[in-house]
Amino acid sequence: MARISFLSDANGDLRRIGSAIRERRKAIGLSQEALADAAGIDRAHAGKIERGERNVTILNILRIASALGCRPSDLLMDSGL
Amino acid sequence: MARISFLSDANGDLRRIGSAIRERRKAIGLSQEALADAAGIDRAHAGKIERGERNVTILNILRIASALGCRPSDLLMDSGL
DNA sequence: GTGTGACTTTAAGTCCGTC
DNA sequence: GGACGGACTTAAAGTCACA
Repeated sequence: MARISFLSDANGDLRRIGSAIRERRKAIGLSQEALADAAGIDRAHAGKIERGERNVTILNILRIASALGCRPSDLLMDSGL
Repeated sequence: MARISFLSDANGDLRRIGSAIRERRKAIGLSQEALADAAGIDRAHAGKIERGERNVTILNILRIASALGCRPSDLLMDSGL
């Protein structure tokens, strides 16, 4: 049976975005806490975002991208979105 | 005095994203209501997102992009983000 | 066909802590 | 350094009526 790739998979999308954030964070050698501080968000919240447990708002995506030194669209493209 | 473009401008960012959505919606000849229906969100809510009055979540960005037939990252790049 | 205000429900986001 | 939890506050989602 063919893979049904166009159906939405909200949890998977959130996990993919979280993974993209995590990979870029590690690539530049930041801890979750350092990233959270740089982005101005809570440490526990940053962890939940990376694990795909939060439907993060666009403003926090912008803040996180800024803290990572990349464009918000880069994070989505890393995630295949 | 030089333009200080790197300072965050949350309201402006939300307006830019809303404008990007509106432009793509009009380009394919959809009404707000038709877009909202296709994205599975409320018409009034869609209007507020287009006007930059909502800090929209990433999942709704994904739904809107899908309804517009573009990638979520396209919307951000249209917005210069 | 859209803007807007008032509203309820849901979840984002914070802050404390422990493992 | 990060996962995870509880209790809490804030804000977005979502709905509706009306201009």
